[in-house]
Amino acid sequence: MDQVVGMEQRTLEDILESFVNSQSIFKNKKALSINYYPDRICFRDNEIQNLVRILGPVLKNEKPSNVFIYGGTGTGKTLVTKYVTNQIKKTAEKYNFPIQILYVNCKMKKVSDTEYRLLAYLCELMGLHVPATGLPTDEVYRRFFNRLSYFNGPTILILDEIDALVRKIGDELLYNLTRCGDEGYDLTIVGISNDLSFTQYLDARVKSSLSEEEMIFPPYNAEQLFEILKDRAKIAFNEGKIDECVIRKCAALAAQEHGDARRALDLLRVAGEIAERNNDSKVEEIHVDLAEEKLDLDRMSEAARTLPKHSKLVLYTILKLLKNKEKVLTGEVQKHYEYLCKQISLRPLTQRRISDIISELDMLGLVNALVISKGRYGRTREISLSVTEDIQNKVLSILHSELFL
DNA sequence: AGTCCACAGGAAGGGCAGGCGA
DNA sequence: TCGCCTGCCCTTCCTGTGGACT
Repeated sequence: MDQVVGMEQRTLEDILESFVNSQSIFKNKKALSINYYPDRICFRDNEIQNLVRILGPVLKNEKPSNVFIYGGTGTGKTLVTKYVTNQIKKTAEKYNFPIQILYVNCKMKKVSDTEYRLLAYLCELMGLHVPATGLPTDEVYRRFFNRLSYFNGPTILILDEIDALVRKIGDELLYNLTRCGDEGYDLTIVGISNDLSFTQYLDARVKSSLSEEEMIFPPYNAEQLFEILKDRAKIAFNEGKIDECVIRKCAALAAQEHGDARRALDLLRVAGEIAERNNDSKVEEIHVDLAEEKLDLDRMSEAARTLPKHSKLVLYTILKLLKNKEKVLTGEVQKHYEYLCKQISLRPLTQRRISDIISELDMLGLVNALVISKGRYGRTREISLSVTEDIQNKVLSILHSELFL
């Protein structure tokens, strides 16, 4: 017995020692996170210079033009904007010039769902607590503007994913914010979006005011993504732990997804994590394949766990129906959903609501829903999946245990 | 050219919960 | 404590729509 225990202990010791002695794959994993700000931003020199030219006058106490920045996901819009505004802030601090930068990601839940919430959040950023509900919206506006004038200097407000804001709450808030420049408040708005179509919902005055200056960020091509990844990999990985061909594969996969640098970094990071977990000596191409699958699975199973009950059931219905075919229509989903509701004694939601839930699932990237017309057989959504059968099965089993057990 | 289908999606509003301020 | 206000989730009612069919 002692002998067995002794052996087990030795094995454990060996494993633990191997952690200490073997050289880790990562040197500084943070370099692969989206929150990492590199010293050098590749392939965005023009954009940086442009933005500095637009926002720079703030340091001369002149009000800069509002800017609207457009470009696909992971094209460096946020990175460049934060980089430039940080530099402006640093310079301002050097000369004791007061300036405040407010950054809001409008896609964040509980931040920009309503006019009230966003204003409350902005007040919080300026150090003023506003209750989550209870006050008339006018009062929150009053407090926000009070706080703005209380700060004795210019403010740059960055509204990231501004399209999400407009879709959720319309353009009234933007109208009020863009007007406040006319009323003596020193506020410059930088709107960032990856969707140009939302501007059609904007009031003409808001549109022209917001787009006093416009910038477009083109997607990175595979070669540029490769260079960006190579730079980051140098910081992130220990020497000899990753080959160029692996980096190239991540770049190529992300380039297929509209040149998304964020996706490329995620792939590289997760591939490294998988290699490390498997105790492999270096990151190989197979790890990238596994990383791609893991990212999809994580995204879907996270949603499967956190969605509200009816959304879970709708997603379950879709996954179930898509086991036998490639595409389903809204009507089929509705019918099967109602059948499942009966099985678990749940009062089904109306078709109108289900239609919205399908849109939400589409927006979350869990399903692909395309509005199509089938002629005299009506207009509907054609719903499909873009994940492997394996992931589909895993998510189905998570949803099954969440819903039926 | 007109009809018709099966929805999409906008608008309005109900009901409930939570929080504020007098 | 109570009236008021907002958020959230949902329903009801309605108009709009693209293209196959007649």
